[in-house]
Amino acid sequence: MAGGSGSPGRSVTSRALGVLDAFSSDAPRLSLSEIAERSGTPLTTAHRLLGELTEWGALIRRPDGRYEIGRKLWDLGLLAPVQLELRQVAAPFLQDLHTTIRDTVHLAVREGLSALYVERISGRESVPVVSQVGSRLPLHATGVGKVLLAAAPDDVVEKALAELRPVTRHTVVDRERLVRELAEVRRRRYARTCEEMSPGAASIAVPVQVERPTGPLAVAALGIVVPPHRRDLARMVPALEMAARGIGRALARSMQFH
Amino acid sequence: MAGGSGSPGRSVTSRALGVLDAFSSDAPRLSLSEIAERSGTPLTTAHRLLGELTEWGALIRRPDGRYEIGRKLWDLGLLAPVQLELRQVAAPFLQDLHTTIRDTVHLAVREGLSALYVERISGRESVPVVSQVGSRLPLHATGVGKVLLAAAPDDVVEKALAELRPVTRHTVVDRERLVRELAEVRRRRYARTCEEMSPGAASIAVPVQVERPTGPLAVAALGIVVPPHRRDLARMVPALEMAARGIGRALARSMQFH
DNA sequence: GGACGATCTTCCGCTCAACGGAAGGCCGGC
DNA sequence: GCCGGCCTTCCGTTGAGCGGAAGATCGTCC
Repeated sequence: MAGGSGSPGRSVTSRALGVLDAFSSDAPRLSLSEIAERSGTPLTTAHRLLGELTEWGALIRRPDGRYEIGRKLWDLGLLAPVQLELRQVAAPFLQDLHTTIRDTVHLAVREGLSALYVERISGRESVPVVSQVGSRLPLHATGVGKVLLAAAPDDVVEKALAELRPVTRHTVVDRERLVRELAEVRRRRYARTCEEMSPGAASIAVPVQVERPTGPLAVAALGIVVPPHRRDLARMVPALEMAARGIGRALARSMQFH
Repeated sequence: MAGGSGSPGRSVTSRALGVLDAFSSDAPRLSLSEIAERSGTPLTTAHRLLGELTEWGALIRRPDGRYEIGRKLWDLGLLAPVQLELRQVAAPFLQDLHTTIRDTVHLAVREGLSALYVERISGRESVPVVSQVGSRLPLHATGVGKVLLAAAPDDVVEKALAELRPVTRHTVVDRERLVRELAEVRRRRYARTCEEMSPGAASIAVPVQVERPTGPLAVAALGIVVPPHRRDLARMVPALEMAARGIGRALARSMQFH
C-alpha cells in the first residue's frame, strides 16, 4: 500500500538537518537524488523538504537544476559566536603579521582531536595550502595542530596518540616520534613542519596564550605556511611570537569586560 | 481545551526557520521567551524546536541559559556560494591594497536596494566603520552603495530614489542632489563621501567591472574608509582602480572555466 | 523517430508525531 | 512566605508529514 506512517523515529527538524548535512566542502552543489542518497532520505521526502527550505527563506538556493546553500545560512553562520571574539580580536594582528611576512597566515583552535581553522589570510599562490576557514585537520598532521596538541591536557594527547591515521604519505604516524616532537615543541615553544601536509609547503606555528591564575592557557595556535627552501624560516619565529603575544594580551583585556 | 491541531498553516520547516530568524546581529544571544516572542511561536513550541535544533546537530548552542547560533550553522554558512567566487578571487587584491594604504578596505555587491558587504579588511582603529561582513546598508548611504547605484539598471535607480530614508543625520535624502551625485560618480568613475555614515570617516569607492559583449558590467564595488582630514584622498584612487581592474580581470578569467 | 533510462515532480490516503494549553518546578525579589 | 517571571514536563487531539506509485520531462542510444 502506498502511504506512510509518519517519519520512523526522527523528528522533522532532524531530517531537514540531514538534508542540510548532505552539503560539504567536497560537494557544495548537489542534485536532488544526490541529496536523497547522501542523507538517506526517501527521494520524495527530500524533494518536499528542499522545496520548503528554498521557498521559505533562502536557506537553500536553486539557481539551476542543482541545490546549494543559500544566503540566509551565510548570514546566520556569520552570527555564530564560534570563536567570534577570538577572530575579531586577532584580525588586526594577523593583518600586521601578513604585511610583514607576506605568506599565508592562519589561526586555529583545538576542537576535540582536530585543529579547526577559524581565520586565514592567503599569501602568494606559489605555496599550496590545504586548510580553509572552517576546515578541520587532525592535530598530529600540521604545525598548528602539533602546537595545540602539545598544550592539550594529557587525556587528549593519549586519545590522539591512540589513533594516528595518516592524512598524507608524510604524516607522522610513529607514536614515539610524535611524542618526541611534542616534547620539542614544548621546549622550543614553536612547531615546525616540512612538507607533511603538501609538497612544497613548510610551516611554523606558535601557541596563543592567555595568562590565568593557574598559569598560561593555550587558547589557539598561530601558524604560517612558506616554501620549504626558505632559509630564514627560524627568523620568522620572533614575528610570530610577537603577534601571538599581542593576540593573547588583547584577548585577556577583552575578556575582562565580559 | 487542551491539545492542538497541528501547526495552523505553516510547515514545520518554516517555523524552525522562524526560530532561527529571531537571531540577528543586534541580538545574537537570546532567551527562550525572547525567541518565542520574536518569532511569534508559542513558547512551548519554541522550546521543543530549540531542543531539537540543539540536540540534533549543533545548529543551536546553549552554553548557559541562553541560546546562540551553533558551530554547524557557521560551517554551513561558509559553504554558501554567496559571491564565493568573487570573495576568493578578490581576497589577494584586497590584501595588496590594504598593505599599500593601511586603511579599512571593503568589497560590496548590490542586493536589491542594499549594498551587501561580502569582504572586509580592517585598518587602524582610529576610523570608525559601521559595515561588517554580511551587513547591508541602503545604496544611497555609502560610497560603495553610490557606486553600485550609479551602475544599476534604471528601474533600480528609480526605486531607490523613491525611498530615500535617512540612515544618519548626514545621509543624502534630497533626490536632486543624489541624482547629481550619481552623474558625477559615473563621470569620474569613483564615489567620494565625507562623514555621511559616521563622523570621522570619509570614503572613496570604485566599481569592479567585468567586460561583457554588451559592455562593461559592474559586479561589485571596492571601497576604503579613511580619516576625513587626509589630504591625499584623491591620490588613492589610482591604487583602488588598479585593484578593481585586477579583480575584474581575475573574475573574467575564472568565469571562463565555469 | 521511437524506445529507453535517469531524474524530477505531482498525487493522495494513512498514520503518528507535532502541537500547544495547562500545570508543575525553579529562582530571585520584595 | 508569597508573588511573578521564566523554563520544563505532560498529554489528548488531529492534521501535517510521510513516501510509494504514477506521471512528466529530458537527454541518449539504436
